[in-house]
Amino acid sequence: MAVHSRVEKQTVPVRKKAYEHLKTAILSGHLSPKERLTEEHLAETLGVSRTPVREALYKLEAEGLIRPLKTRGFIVSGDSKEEVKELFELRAILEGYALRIISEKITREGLQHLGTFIDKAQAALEANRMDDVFKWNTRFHDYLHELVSDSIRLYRLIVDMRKQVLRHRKVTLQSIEGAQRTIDGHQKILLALRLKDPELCEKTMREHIKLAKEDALLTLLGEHIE
Amino acid sequence: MAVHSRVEKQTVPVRKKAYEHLKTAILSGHLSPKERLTEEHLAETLGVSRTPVREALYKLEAEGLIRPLKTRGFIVSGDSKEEVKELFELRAILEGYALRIISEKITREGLQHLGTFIDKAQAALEANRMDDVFKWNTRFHDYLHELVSDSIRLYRLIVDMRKQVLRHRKVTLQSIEGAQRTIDGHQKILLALRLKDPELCEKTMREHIKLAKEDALLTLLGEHIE
DNA sequence: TATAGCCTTATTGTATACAATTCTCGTGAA
DNA sequence: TTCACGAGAATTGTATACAATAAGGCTATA
Repeated sequence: MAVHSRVEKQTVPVRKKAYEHLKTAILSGHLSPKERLTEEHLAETLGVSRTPVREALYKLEAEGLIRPLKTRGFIVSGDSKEEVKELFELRAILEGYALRIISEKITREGLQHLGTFIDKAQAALEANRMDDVFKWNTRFHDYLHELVSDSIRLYRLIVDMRKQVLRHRKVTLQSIEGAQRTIDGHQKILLALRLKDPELCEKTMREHIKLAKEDALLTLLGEHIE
Repeated sequence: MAVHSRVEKQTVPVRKKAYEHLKTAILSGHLSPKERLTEEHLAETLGVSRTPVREALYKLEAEGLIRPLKTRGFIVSGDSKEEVKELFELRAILEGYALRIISEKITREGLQHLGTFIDKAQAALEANRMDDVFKWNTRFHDYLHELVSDSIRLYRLIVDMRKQVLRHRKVTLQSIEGAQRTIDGHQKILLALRLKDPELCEKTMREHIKLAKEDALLTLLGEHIE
């Protein structure tokens, strides 16, 4: 009985909380692949009823983070080598195309913003502040994404892919070389944008993400060794 | 009907039925954009409770077929010119990439199949049997899709886009010229595959779908005129 | 007439109940 | 032992109940 309903000004639907909770649990690796999920157990853990939990589960399924078992329940989607590869490949296609679009409409100010992000990332790297490197690199991509946010579907797909990819990127960016490679890639992207060459933009972005893919696959391999 | 007792298969969840029902209602235009959807009304119409209905709604939302209203309920997503354009553009990117992959692994038999589909479509066109033209053209694409079905995500995205696009394609293929254009496009695609040129494959598919896009936009325009 | 405030209704969010289905495991027969 | 089978547990699917909230309208008052 939630009698003390004083603090809740904005009603955050329980279903949304359950969704967020499960999602971060999965993406952070706290809930590992092959783990079986049953409605009742989750509901109990979260202290809610099955109804919002199952809605959260369906949403996660739609996003591909979990998948239904043959008969009952769900499991966390595996991050097999093949799946990671595919994820990055999709990202490469979608973001490659997005950059093509962007190249046709980005303004001088937009280019400057991007340049700033790169500089900050580079500075952070030299100061060995990896968290900031990550932050500015993320900003770089986020800014690009915003530029296609009026292409709703494309935007949603990209954001979605990117979120899913995150769980394979943590480690990557912790290595100096990986970070430098990423920054260099961003430089190339910026250059392609400056040249206003759609073809080159698409190609450059694809290559950039292909590199990230290879890093992620190495990481994945590393994890499996232990 | 079911003489042979495969009776155990009838575990078709109501939620799935509701989902299919709503989806076809939307895609067929029976439920038009801007139409407001409320759980209870739908439940009553379908003769089920709100629970499966709301699950269907969430799924449709995830697919972008409906969108939540600010406060309550959903509306059918509009098919504005911009949206149609985007849908086709995404299809072009995804299927273009898919064809690139396919070109690297298609077999001689696969090529023959595709050739057959084209021939049948052409024959049907000459016999003025537009239904069959549509059928064989669809087979052509379906067969291509199957060839990437082990890239689960890509496959799902493509199938999904294609379904959504269908509601803008009905009319297009009813015109003789449109049908011939489509068949010609398929010929070009087959040629590119035979040449085993990934770059050309991607480009050809993009152009093919670009044409379909323009047809669809014309149709859309036509509808708005009346 | 205009409008603030309240009451009613419509609609959604969550919990719970119950039915249907699948799973598990122990018991008895071969 | 091994296998088949059934009883009971576990789990999901659907319906219903009830609370929370937004929308809409009615009345009284200025």
